[in-house]
Amino acid sequence: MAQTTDSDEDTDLPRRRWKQDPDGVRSNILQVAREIFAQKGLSGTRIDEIASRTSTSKRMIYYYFVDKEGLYREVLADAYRQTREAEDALELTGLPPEVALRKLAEFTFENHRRSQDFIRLVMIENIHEAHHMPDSDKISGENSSAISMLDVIYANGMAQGIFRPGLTAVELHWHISALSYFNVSNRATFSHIFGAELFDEAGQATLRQHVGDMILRLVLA
Amino acid sequence: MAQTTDSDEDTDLPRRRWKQDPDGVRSNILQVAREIFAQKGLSGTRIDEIASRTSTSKRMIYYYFVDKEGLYREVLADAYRQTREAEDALELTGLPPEVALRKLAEFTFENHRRSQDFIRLVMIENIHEAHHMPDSDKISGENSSAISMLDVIYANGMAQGIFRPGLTAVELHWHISALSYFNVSNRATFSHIFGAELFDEAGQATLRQHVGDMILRLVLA
DNA sequence: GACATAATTAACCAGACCGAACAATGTGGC
DNA sequence: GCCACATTGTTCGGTCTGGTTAATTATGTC
Repeated sequence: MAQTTDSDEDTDLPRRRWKQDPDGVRSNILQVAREIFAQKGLSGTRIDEIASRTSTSKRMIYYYFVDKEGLYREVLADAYRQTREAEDALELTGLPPEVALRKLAEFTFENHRRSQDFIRLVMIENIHEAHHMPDSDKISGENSSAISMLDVIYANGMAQGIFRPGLTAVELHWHISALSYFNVSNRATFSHIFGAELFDEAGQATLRQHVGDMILRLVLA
Repeated sequence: MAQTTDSDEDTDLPRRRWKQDPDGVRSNILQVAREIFAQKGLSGTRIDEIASRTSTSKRMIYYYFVDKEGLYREVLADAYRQTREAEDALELTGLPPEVALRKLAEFTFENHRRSQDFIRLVMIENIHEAHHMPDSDKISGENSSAISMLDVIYANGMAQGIFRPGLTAVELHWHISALSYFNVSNRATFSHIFGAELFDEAGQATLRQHVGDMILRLVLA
């Protein structure tokens, strides 16, 4: 209505022109949302803030992700996917079991350090009692490469008689994860209480080595 | 207006009578708030919900705690205080260092298990980058009994030549905390991915023993 | 080049929520 | 009996916020 003839640049609705880029828009939203969710949590995040930091609009968020929770779910699933890929990349075949085990432990430690956002998302998800986790068949522990690697390493060590019996791959993974995770998740409160020394480069190197020591000494016969 | 003479029980303002109990009201609020903050986080918590679950009113919350953040701060400080008290109660004097160390580690593990709300508050506070922590002089690591106990134990073990050199009390505390904390903090996501076996009584007993093993084997010469 | 459909923009809404403002009144120490 | 403090109840404003409605433009296809 109106906007009949002549120039179309003055009053209303000249409406910008744009190029279509569904995948781009989608992943742009996902990436921004991930940062903000990791920073502020599910309830702490404002959809408007995500929107304003994307190169698209709020409406697009709802267009692609239905609602806030839907967006959060996809962010979480995406983060797990990427982390798993990083773990899959580790190559340990051929190494003697005690070397492989230490390497796996220290790799995990470093990998967690690099993945602050992921850790924060997991923290948040635990606050929510894991209600938004991806379908467990997608991320089941059985087909995790971390577990299968540990399985092989432990079996080898047992075969060589250098490891003690009675442990499981999941238990080992639990311990490695605990130490690597805590280092990131509790940095803020821990350094507030005990000082930041353990978190500078030297301190981290020490901790990383201890983590390797602990896991190794736990399994050695 | 109105309400002149006669009976004072029908329309408005007969106003209940009550006993004064500032401390009671205050701690009632604190306790309810703690549960809800632990459950839903800082931004997830509704002041109105806290109010409705107390035996007092929303007005009183503002009366005693100024605002939401003030309440949250006090809840957090209170939780730390209680946890520290529980740690202080542990008695280890006279035990040989390797026994004392294991006992301390396994005690911490159990103690964390019992303090789910506290752990959740710490998780939440880490999400907020420790912005609401009590003044560090109040909870400084130096005057923590956990640290001083570890100091003594480690010194004894060194003197007896059964511990290896190069470790510190804070590092040991870090490891013990990491393992004990993760067990509670990440239960939801971990059991979602790897199953809940490690979290039944038998699984927990195993883990607890492993935690003792790990710490002990880490320091043994 | 018309048409259906997907992608995108822009403006809007209704409810939730924090915190404040009133307005009284009871309680307990001195 | 006085006065500061504790307590209750209610109402309200204003803003924040998740989600919606409606109009508009791009694109692939026949």
